[in-house]
Amino acid sequence: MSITLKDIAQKANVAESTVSRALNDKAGVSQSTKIKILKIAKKNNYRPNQLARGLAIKKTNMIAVITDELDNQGQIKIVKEIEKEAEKAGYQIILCNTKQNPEKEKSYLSLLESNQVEGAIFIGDQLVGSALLKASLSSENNIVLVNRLAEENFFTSVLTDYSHGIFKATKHLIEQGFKNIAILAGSENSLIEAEKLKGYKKALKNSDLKLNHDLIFKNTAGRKAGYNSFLKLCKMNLIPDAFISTQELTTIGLVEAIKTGGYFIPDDFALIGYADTILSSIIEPPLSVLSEPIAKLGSFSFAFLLNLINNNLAEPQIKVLSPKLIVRESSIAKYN
Amino acid sequence: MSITLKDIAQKANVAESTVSRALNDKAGVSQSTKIKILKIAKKNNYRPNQLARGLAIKKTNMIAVITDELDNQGQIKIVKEIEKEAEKAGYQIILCNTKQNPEKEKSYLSLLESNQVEGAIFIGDQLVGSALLKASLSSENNIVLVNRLAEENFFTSVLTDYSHGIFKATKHLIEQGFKNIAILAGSENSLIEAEKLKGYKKALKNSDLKLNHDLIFKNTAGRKAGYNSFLKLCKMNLIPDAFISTQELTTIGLVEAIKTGGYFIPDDFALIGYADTILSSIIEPPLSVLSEPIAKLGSFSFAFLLNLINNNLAEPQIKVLSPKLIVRESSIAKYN
DNA sequence: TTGTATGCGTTATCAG
DNA sequence: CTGATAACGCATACAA
Repeated sequence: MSITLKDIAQKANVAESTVSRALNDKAGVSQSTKIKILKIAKKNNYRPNQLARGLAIKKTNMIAVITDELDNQGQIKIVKEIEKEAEKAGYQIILCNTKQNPEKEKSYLSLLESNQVEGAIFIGDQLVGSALLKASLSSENNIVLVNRLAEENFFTSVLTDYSHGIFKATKHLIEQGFKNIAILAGSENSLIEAEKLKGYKKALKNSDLKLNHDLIFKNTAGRKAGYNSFLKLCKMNLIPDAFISTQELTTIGLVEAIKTGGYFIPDDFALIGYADTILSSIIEPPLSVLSEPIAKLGSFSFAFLLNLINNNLAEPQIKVLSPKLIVRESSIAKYN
Repeated sequence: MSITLKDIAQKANVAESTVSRALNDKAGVSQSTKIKILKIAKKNNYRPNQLARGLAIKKTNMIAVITDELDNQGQIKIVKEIEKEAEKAGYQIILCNTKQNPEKEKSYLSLLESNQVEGAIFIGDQLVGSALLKASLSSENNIVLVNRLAEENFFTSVLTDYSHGIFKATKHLIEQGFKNIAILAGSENSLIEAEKLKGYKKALKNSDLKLNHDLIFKNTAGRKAGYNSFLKLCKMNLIPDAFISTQELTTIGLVEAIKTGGYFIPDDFALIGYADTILSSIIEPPLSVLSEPIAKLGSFSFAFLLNLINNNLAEPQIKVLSPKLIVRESSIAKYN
């Protein structure tokens, strides 16, 4: 058993309350007794029991960070950023992984409801479910959403403007003179992917280009899917001159297929990928990509949550951040 | 305020203890009252306050996972694996990041000492410091180390046999007929890197090859360092025919330098890298690498910790796992 | 089967 | 400045 307040009180011949005051630097205790108490505490390596403390003052200094897939590089970076900010503010984070399972999400929600954490940040691509929605209705549940789209958004959230990101990428390709731009998007059920498609379509319309549905590939997620979609394309009549690929692994597969086919990037096919990881700079040629404002996503979300916890947020806030277009070789027209 | 046991007791006209028994599925409560209580609890969305519960039964179902750098891909994968195992056992994990700062490590240790967590897993490359050492002396502190070397190891730990890994890699290159094998290792202060060098030397000796200190590059960590070390090599008399590079980014830099110099892998220089990430399979040519047993590292460490928590471990246990050599094109001699 | 009383370790309120 | 004492929400030994 570790040492408690009571033990120290006995050793110092004072009341527990005095010890508590001394240890917490509160007024109302003479310098001499304070020193005596502090000395005893240090000598015995006293650590206040945080559970008891939390129970008494209703503060745990912990928040939950709930991701849907811990594999996701981007999400991990956001977690890291949140951890950094949280640490500054004296908060610990509990890491949760729902593995895309709504039941898990629901169970993690009880961390909030059981007062283990003071707030929760949900990161991810899933539609906001009923459990989360319901929980958010209570003003006691401090919840911030990151990159999580809801059909109607009552939540305080930090969002990436996927649509505008892809819009910028598409416009860039158009400006480079490419006319037939294909897009490889992920799961049709993903609101995020839907947003990306919107941006693509908007850019075409904005430039008076005709939308060709044959150039839109949905549900291509993963290296293999990226590879295969290129093969499919080759059998079609309309060959595109540029690609936008909305997911990293898909992009890799696509690049492999293009190279295997004996074609060159950007000479035969221009290409813009998604996510600015080391991969995109190493691949041959260096890839133009859309880069998410990861750091800001993390810092804003924690700042919001802290405000919620401290009741400094009168009503839900939404912060929208735009991805940055990083132009490297893969999207530059060689012979303009 | 959320609803408490007491509230439910009042609504049901029974004592708190009865409610507690009913909710915890304990014997000694009639079916009828139990149903009544359960119904009221559900209706009011009751969630037991875990702080109070933990305080009463001295169990938090939480463990701390302490990494030294959250950037580290390998470490994150281990965390993910631990999370998976922990979840099965009903444990939550608190994620901590010391940023290589011993002070931080010390402060996270207090999570243990203040009974917030039932145990802690330390992952990382740093030497075990005095604070950790001291904490480990108390049998109340359940501590497991992962890939963390100590000069004398009293800890229950799970270790990668770095030395043997590099030994295997070196032997493989020798068997392929390479005679002048250079090694690019990381920080001289890292015990892990020191282990790797040991394996290299041992393999040379084992094959009666002379150790050439000019072929040992220490403190080469990062892309730039990898690149530069190749440039340095080019100015030397003795040009190696093969490389072992012990860190991923360093390997990338090295590959870039080799290619920029107009040389080919493995024709001019064979190469074995470290860490089996997607990068190593994408790079041209696909890289032979040493792959760490990440999943096992995670599952063993949690299993150990659980045993410690349940007092099922009479004395410190050490599990040593060996990295796997994955042979791809980069280490195959073309003209044997 | 149920209720009462007490403890877990801390903070806070109120006297003294 | 200091000390009792209640409260936080739950679990449990003991009585009824």
